[in-house]
Amino acid sequence: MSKKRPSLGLVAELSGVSPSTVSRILNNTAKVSDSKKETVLRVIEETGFRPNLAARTLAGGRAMSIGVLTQYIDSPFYGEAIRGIEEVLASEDYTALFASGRGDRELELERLNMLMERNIDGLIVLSSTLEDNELEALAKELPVVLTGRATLNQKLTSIGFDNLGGGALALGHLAELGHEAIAVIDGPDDPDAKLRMDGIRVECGQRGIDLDPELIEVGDFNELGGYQAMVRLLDKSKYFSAVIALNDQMAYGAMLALSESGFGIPEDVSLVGFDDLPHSAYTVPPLTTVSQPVNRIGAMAASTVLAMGAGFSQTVDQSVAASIVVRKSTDSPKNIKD
Amino acid sequence: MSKKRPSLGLVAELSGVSPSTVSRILNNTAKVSDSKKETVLRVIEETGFRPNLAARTLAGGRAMSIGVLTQYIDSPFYGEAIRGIEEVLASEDYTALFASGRGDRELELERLNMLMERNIDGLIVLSSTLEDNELEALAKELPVVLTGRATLNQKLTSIGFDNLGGGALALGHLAELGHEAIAVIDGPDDPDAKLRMDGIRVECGQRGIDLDPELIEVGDFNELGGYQAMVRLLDKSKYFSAVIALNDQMAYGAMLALSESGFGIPEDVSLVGFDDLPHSAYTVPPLTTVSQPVNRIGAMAASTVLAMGAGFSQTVDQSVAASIVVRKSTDSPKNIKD
DNA sequence: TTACTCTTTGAAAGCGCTTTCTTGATGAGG
DNA sequence: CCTCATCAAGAAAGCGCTTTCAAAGAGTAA
Repeated sequence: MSKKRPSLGLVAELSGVSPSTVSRILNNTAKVSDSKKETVLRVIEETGFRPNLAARTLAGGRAMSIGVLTQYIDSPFYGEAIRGIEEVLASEDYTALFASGRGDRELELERLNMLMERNIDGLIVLSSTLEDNELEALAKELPVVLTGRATLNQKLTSIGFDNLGGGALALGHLAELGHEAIAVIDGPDDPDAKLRMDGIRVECGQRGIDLDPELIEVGDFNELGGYQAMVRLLDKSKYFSAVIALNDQMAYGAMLALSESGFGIPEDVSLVGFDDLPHSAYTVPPLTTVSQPVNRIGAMAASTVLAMGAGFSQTVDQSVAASIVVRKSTDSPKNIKD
Repeated sequence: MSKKRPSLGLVAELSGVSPSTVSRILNNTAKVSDSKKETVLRVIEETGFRPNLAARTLAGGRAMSIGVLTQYIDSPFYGEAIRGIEEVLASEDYTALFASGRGDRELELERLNMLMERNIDGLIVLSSTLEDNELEALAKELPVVLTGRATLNQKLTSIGFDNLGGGALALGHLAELGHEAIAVIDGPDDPDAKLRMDGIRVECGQRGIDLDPELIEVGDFNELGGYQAMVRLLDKSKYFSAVIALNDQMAYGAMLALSESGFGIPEDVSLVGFDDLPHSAYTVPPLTTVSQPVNRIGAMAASTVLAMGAGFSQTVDQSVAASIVVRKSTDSPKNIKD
């Protein structure tokens, strides 16, 4: 065992001031004479003192930690967001406490409980099975920021992505390439998916393109779901020259299904995804996709909780613009196959 | 603000016992008469009491949290491990505190400091720029388990993967398919990569296959590095019918490079990776890869720190056997191209 | 019955910090 | 020169729990 870590009391003693004074300097919570401040700061430096978080928390201070509630901590999508969150929190000396519910409501509640128990100073909800009103209740106790779920609720603050615009962008790109028979792999029942779909529909209207309901299959936002949806689409023997997958992971699955059936991308069918996950630059061929800067969204969410905690309580929803990154999976339609 | 959470004192009062007794029951730290225990447990149930972690920690109890030090929190590889860790910790009511150093030693030290400040009960090191002796020093203060880094040090406990066997497996598979001109995309200077390479070499020896040093290029364990290494390999105009990438992410990059140069997988060149990341089942074609059950390794690491914390101090290194999952990216050599 | 050992339980100190309450000092106003 | 507001700094209480120490009760042996 190394020697005990220096405590605030020790610092106070060595500096010849009272603990209160040290605390005040640490938290910048009252005016302290420059001379004393200087001494204390020097002693802190010398001793390598770092406040004990548990004590601070117990005494009513901040716990310097933000809870992050997510569904699947290991999906590439959340991975990106988590990185963004972690980066800004760390830079402010905060720590992120991750808890994942794996889509199980009970588990999620349990995990949330655990977070609360840890006296977190704020909560970022990446995606959740929780109802809006449950979240509202939570938001009364601490700063809560939603992400990856479009807010339909004005009382909650959220960081979103312009799903509507993104949907339009995807369809617009395909339309400009000359595609008219467009299939889409929808996501599960989820506000984001819904908005993307809406964006696509609106843009179809604008451009006079007819979206065949039979050419819409729903997936689960994972590779497997995308694969299966694509297989179903192919089974219908209905012609389409392009498909939009509502997220990249489903697009990956679709690529495999397409390739197994002997269709070339983009020669036979063009494919566009959503999210621009890091991997999308390395698929064969590299995937054209609507970029959702998940990483930045995570960072924004983190800054926002922190700001809310500092008293700037805002309920303003922020959102990030959509853009499309065109790679090799889309091209003009050439062949006519079924 | 909702009403304050019930405290241990409240529970004690309602049960007509002293706080000490409640604490003893909670921590199972001394014998308490059945009747009292029963009452207290009931009151706890009724009030929904949950001990305040900060107080518990401060008073010298456990913080119920395990630090996880990693390089890149958002890589699919770590994502898997993290999931394994999180699952077992959560089931024991522990929370994982993730901190990533992004390959920057300074940052990593800083983050480690932050973890220590939080009074963690144990530490899992997923990969680190830290030296063995630094880790040793740490290990004297709390349970430390290494993962994703082969232990070269007997004083540290680690959960490893049979890299040597894995390397042999990869080469064996290719050899049995009839490949003799085999290229490899090595990893950065890293004990794991080294052992995989050794495994390959040993197996080459066994089978009388000659490993051409010119056919070995090193990557960075990421897609980009794999891509670039493959490009370099291709530029050499040396014949090879198969390539082993020392991890899946590099294999992904290699696939793209191969495809861009017009080589078919597996018709022209067979490809095998390492790790069996979830995505590897969905590449085009699905990747043959040496399976490293990262998820399970993470889980084992978690159980181990917990066990060590409970007093079963072990320095026994555990390791998980290698296996290969054969998918579509490997086949017998057919064409002769350079 | 008496002396003594175990065992269960409570009292109280203390973990390291924040914060309220007070005090002493300083300066302004009359 | 005296009174009163002002402000920096200290004393002390307290956050909710664990743990040592002491006490009381129960059981055992003589």
